[in-house]
Amino acid sequence: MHNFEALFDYVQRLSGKTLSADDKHIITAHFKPKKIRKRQYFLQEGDVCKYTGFIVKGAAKTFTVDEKGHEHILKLSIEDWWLADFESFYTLTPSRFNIEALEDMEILQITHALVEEFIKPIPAFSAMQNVLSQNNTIAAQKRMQSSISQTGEERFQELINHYPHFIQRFPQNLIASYLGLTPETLSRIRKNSSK
Amino acid sequence: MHNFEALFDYVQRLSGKTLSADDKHIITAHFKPKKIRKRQYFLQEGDVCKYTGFIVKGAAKTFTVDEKGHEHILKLSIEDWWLADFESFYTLTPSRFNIEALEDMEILQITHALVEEFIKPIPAFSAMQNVLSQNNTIAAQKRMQSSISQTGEERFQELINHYPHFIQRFPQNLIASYLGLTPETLSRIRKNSSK
DNA sequence: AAAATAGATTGATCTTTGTCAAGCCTATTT
DNA sequence: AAATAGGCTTGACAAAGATCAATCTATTTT
Repeated sequence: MHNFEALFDYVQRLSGKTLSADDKHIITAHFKPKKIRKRQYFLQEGDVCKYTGFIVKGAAKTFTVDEKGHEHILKLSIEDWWLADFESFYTLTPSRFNIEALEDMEILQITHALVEEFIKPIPAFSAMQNVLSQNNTIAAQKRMQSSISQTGEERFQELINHYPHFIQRFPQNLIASYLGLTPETLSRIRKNSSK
Repeated sequence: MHNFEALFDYVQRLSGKTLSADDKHIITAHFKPKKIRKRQYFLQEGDVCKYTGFIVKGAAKTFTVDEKGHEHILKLSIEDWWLADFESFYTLTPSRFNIEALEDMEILQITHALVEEFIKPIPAFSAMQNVLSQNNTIAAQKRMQSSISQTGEERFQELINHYPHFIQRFPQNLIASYLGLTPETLSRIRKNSSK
């Protein structure tokens, strides 16, 4: 049995509102449980991101591959996050990103059209979307500011302080890429900062 | 007479909906016209950003100052944009940013509480907010990707291609800071890329 | 158990970008 | 007209980070 409870809890927690039994039925009827195994792709560059998925379990990376074949990780996503390239999802245009499972995953997925028609009318859900949108705006601003005004070392320190569970959960080469550094550089930063 | 027409047009264009005469009255009653002269501050670090302002005319920079006294420009804002540090505006906590007029400005400003009470209930307005939030999510994602995966030169080329009017309107040292570069580095990039 | 794979580290070297100082040009301001 | 301030460029040098290659270890896979 798939765990819709995680999604219900999440919506109620963020929105500060309660989901009625009816609301829950609507959600259960339209979100489809899906399993993604480690190394499987949720989205491939060039495809349209038709679904967004609420992550019940597992983790994924969103990344591009440049001309030299190097990966650049834009996002690392874990439980209670939404998995999607939102540009492609909203505009239904081909994505420039890949999304790949880093662990076996369980998600609850849905299309944009179904969200608009059936899910958004649920008051708790649209309230959650507003909160989420504010949180995203704030987080994006913070990350951008780090990026233009701090060194790699300072960005790494900030990550340790604010998201310590990320450091434990993901290998260092992925963290490096997320910070816009090479694995070698992050290794050296850690070596020097431990002095 | 202050130009509310710019705001009406903007809301209708983004939302795809029409504002009734009543809607327009509500807007005119709650947004306050304000003039800000070149070099004046709209927001100072440490203060709470109580207002957001729709820019009818003029331009501003949002920036931090680091320990060495160097400015880092997070945002350059012009007509038809909203002026605010949204983190501070939403959460009513002290801002880490300064916002300063780069030209004489005319804005229409309003508090968060008034937006929630009187403005959000206007259907065209809340539809506009949804579109705006999607656009912001997409723009933030694009900028972040540039930042982690491209060199200064590539980021500058992208800015020329996507926002050529920015290059014409603002001095090169501000553009450099926005790109996370020093003025000297941008000067050299331009010199080399013209070959 | 052996082989293959993924990840971390280190050294040597190269590239990109920052820092500091000086000079120049242009548009104000006085 | 002189003075000033803002902005752009250049040079010499320093620092941050990337690249390439090699090695080591731990974990999977077979």
